[in-house]
Amino acid sequence: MKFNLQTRWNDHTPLYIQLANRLRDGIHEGQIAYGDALPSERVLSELTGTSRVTIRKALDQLVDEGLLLRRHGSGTFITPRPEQPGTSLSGFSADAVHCGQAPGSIWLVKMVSVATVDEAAVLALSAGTLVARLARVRIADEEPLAIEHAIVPVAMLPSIELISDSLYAALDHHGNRPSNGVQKIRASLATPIEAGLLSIKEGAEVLRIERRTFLADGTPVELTRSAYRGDRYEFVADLRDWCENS
Amino acid sequence: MKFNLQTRWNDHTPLYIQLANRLRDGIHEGQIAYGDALPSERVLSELTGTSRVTIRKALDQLVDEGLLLRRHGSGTFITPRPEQPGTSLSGFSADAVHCGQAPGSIWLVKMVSVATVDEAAVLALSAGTLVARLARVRIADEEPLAIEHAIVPVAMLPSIELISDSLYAALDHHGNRPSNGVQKIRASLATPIEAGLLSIKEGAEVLRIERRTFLADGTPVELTRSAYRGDRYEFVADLRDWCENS
DNA sequence: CAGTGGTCTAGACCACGGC
DNA sequence: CCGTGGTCTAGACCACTGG
Repeated sequence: MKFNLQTRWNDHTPLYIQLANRLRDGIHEGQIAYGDALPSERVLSELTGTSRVTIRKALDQLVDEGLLLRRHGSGTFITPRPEQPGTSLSGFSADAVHCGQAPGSIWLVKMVSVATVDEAAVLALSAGTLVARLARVRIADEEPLAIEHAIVPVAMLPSIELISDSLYAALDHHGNRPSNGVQKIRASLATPIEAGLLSIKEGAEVLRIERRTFLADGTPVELTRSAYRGDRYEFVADLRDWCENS
Repeated sequence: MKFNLQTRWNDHTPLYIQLANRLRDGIHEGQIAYGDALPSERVLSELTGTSRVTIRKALDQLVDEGLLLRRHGSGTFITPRPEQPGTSLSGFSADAVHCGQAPGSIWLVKMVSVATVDEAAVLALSAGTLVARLARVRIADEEPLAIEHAIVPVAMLPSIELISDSLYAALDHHGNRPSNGVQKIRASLATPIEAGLLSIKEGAEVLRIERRTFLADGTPVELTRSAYRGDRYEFVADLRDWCENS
């Protein structure tokens, strides 16, 4: 194993975090092939001069992230297909950081205008409501990943200029963090304009997501329509507490 | 604390799982008020006659589930607002009924076979595990809507013949109803075979969903890969209780 | 069978919170 | 200051995998 597993104990970030980071980097840099087995926990423990419990905690993290896969009695393996997880309830920047990709964005539109009839209907606004209109191309790892078009009633967001990277951070700042919402997800094909912005072919597959969010009292906060590149993005939904079903 | 923390060691489910379950029940039954503090880890450890590490692992679970909240130097608290985190999920039949469409299906495959390497890896099964393989075309309103391909370890489903319409009903019948899982959703294009089965054009957009589900103790129950017609299906995710994000 | 991950223990020291 | 959670250790036994 050519992992660099040196840890610096002057820096007082926990050992298991340092180890997890170094392993993650090693995996992303391809120092171990996908599907291969990691050294056993006992070996790693010896290699790094830490206890097995600490190694386990580091591995736990990577397993949670979907990078590793444990098989009882057999070993710990790099997940065969590298995945692009996204969390069901997070905004874009958080997703990107979580995956170790450098987030970025290019502004297309940043203005105040009147909600269209369609938008007003979907968000249950009265006709003619003023909204901030925020459209961006989202970048990850220096490649376009998605087009995002958000509509927010100006009442929710007095100062449109304050939005730097994160819409939710700005909303939070005004005490208007949404508390619930609905997302609709469907498969579709890229329009010529979208294809250009996303650097994909016209007619390539895209994932369209429409998100509506609300304050706890039901006041609409946001309507975001996005188109994600089908070849680079995967929507991950965490399923807890099953309901009645099929 | 009026928790019933007795554990039975004959039943050999891990101690920390038993403890987590008992605590969760106690909380749900309201034996501790929302917002109140739990006994300290050291006290719990003494109360239950287990080590602090084990208590921590049990608490870790409940923290993950959003039931508990830790504050360094202060204590561990029941999360103030009872939450229903994550995305609620339903199987196919429930979805269809919910939309007022007549559900139906055509069996493509219904057999027992060996898990492929890929399947075994994704479900964390050991190589060569026997699985029931269930593939169907799902119909709604007399038109094909999706292709569904489910894999279930035979241990979960002794009698493959019992599956009539609903996989979950059959699992439930054996006491193996999954309690949690993950879904991955991405946009893609229909292969020629899929196009034929779904009555759409080759290269038309489809929504691919991969669902993995597990028992409460983490035992894998099901791996289902589906392809939904992009022009007829939309995945709806309910967002409750926002997390930290972008 | 030997080797793997899964669980568990009984200690230890640290960093933080609140009195 | 004491009590809290956060981290870490060294060792143990079990259950499982695979040859």
